[in-house]
Amino acid sequence: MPELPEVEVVRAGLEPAVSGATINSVEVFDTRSLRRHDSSRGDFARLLIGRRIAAAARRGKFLWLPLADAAAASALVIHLGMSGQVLLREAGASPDAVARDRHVRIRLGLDHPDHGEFALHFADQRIFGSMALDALVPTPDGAPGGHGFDAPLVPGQVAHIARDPLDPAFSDAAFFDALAHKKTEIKRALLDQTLISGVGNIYADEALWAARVHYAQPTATLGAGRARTLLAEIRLVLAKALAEGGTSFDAQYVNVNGTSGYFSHSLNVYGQSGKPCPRCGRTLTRVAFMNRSSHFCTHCQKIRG
DNA sequence: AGCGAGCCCTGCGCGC
DNA sequence: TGCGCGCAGGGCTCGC
Repeated sequence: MPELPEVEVVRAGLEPAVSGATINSVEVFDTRSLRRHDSSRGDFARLLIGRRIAAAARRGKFLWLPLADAAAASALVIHLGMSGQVLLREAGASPDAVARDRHVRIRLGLDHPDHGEFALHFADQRIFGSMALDALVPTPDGAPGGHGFDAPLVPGQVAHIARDPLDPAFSDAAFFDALAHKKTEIKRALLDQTLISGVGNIYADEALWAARVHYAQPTATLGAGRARTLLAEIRLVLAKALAEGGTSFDAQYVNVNGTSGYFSHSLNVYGQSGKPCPRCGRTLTRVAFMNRSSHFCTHCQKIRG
């Protein structure tokens, strides 16, 4: 279940391999992985073949590979969804090379001036992820569009996504202001990618536990001090996961070289219901929330006025 | 504006 | 053994 840390591991792994590489071939094995590609822009494969990748960028959970050599700025947008993987493999069109990786939906043949030819496999078991060719549009604040990309541009389908809390251009003040004025609960706000991006169900629960905030605390009554603490804990949780290479539960998440990121042994509350709270020792609770689960400690995390 | 419901999907683990 | 069901959930649309 890739969240910001896992996606960043993928971006960082892709960056040296794909920057400067030319796309020589595109094979789409399952068009459902192109759900977010607007076909009125043109055929996905035809738009990509012959283009050169300039960089590997990320904002929140969205990845994009900006393309050079074009009249209009565009990018290959990648979202991993629940189970997406980007795998770098040796060149060669043999069916075995594809079959070795399960659930390969799209395969790109790339040629790098220094490293030669290789293949990029987009594998995705549950097909919640996608690839798309999209136009780049200016960022409203004029700051770089995302991590790994200096230009003040962002793919159109990512433009509504807020900056993530590790982005130097993320505005703490604007985030706090939004919390103070919204009529919603804090976990909903954390999962709302238009307020703050990159945080999913796992790290939301972890950060809320670390900050001792109840998932249903109204954002308007959270208070400035606790909001600051929560944002700091979000950054800590994300940075810690990033340092450890991302979280994985069932090897769905695999980094660009195919090895599992693994951080789940470090989780304090997510998936730990029934076990003792690492802080107070009382039993951790799991409740249904927003069509998913919230894990928390009823003693450490109370709704406060 | 906010939120619930539903949809997109596959595979795993469970109970019977 | 094998079937059916619940569950996992990011992002989006629809309707109240």
